[in-house]
Amino acid sequence: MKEDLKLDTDAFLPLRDVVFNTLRDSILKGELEPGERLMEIHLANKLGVSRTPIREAIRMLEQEGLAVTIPRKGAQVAKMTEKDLQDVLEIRDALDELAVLNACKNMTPEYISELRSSMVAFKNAADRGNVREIVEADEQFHNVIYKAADNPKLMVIIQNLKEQMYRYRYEYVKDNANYAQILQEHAEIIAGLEKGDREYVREIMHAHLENQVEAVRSVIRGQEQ
Amino acid sequence: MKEDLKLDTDAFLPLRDVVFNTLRDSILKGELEPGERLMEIHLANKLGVSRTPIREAIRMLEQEGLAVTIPRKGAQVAKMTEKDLQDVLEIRDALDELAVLNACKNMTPEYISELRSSMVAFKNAADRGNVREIVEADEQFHNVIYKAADNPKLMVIIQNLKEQMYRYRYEYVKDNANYAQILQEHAEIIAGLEKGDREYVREIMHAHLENQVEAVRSVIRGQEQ
DNA sequence: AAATATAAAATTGTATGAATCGTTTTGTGG
DNA sequence: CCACAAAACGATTCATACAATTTTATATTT
Repeated sequence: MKEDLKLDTDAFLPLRDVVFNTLRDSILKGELEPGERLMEIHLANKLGVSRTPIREAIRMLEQEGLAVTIPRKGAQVAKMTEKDLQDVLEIRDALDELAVLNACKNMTPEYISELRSSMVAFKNAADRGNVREIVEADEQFHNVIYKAADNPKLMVIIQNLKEQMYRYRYEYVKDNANYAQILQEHAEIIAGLEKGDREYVREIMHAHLENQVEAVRSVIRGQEQ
Repeated sequence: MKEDLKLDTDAFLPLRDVVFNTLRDSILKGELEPGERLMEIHLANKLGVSRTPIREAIRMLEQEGLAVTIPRKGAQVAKMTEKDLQDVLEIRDALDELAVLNACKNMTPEYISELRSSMVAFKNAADRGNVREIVEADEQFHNVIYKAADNPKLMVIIQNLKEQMYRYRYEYVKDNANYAQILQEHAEIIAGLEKGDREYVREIMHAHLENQVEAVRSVIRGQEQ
């Protein structure tokens, strides 16, 4: 553990949720590295709480796939092999297809304008080279589609899958993202949604994800032990 | 809570896992009904353990979508609306398509023979009218496909989705399942997998699920509040 | 020197106590 | 009889104490 963790005490939530969010963010940002042990007393001291909310947060992380616990040995941040990542991406591909097809059915002018403004935000962030903003704008774009798909459970699952590859994705965007191409594909997706052309959006979405696959894969290949 | 819960004490696992399994089974069997409160002290007394493992099990159920907790009000068994069920089935459809397509790529004579023996088990159970065995044989058939798909994370997600509709599915099989048709479709899926005809298995699998959708939907429609 | 056995420390697992919050009930005033 | 406030209760939330187990370190033996 490199950085010292801190709690958002302002959040008016049960401590277990605050701890859960804190630990999850730390894992996603890479502050807690894959394989690193999650020791209860240690975390409890760091965060200034007792072991109880820590334990509950760990159970939640475990169920989210971000931590793995071996009985009587404790929890550690989940490691991902290249195969794991490939499996996750395969599922995301299938679910993003479902999402965009449903979004196609439910498309409205409001959603279209939301998508457009996400694209503008993306372009601005890309021009300024602000990685964090770029990632956020990309998230925002896809979240509009998920929202339009009108399937909350689907949203949750996709969100969870994204989490599992977030750390690698961040690295990928930082290093070698091709912003122009991403923008182009977003534009094509919007066009397809406007026309209601299901086959077209399906194909573009596949291609859009496929581009990420190879890049993300190269990142993880570097840090496999 | 109608029946009294009991623990499988023989399992050599942390109590939280034993409690988790026990509660999950009770929910899936319908012994714990949707909307029923999960009170810590109460469950702790019933199961003869302290509140700590109960709390951790509830956190796990929560993450699995089987329980919903409101801060400071406690947890209750998750209710499902018809829309929820439809959303789940939609996702399952997409993921079962992915699974069967992958299975198609990885098909071996061993898998084929496993599928065939699952079919035999199904037929025997159907002839005897044993609902529990029928459900198990059907599970087994599909599990072979998931195994052949060679994507553990996909398996976990599908398993979780199945859990969320298990109670309704059980009712459906008990009441008005068309065993002959299910068998027919299983046979067609096997044939398609043998030939490696991706388009064919994809369509059959969709139809296979679609048949369940309407039936399960009619079940839930009855018990919506 | 290597391996095994034993003891000590560290960590997880479980139980219980204390505090907090929400709800319901009870009591008082209008 | 109704409205409203206060107190009592119930349950969750969090902290702490104890037990069990694993790991680590040390010492002894081969």
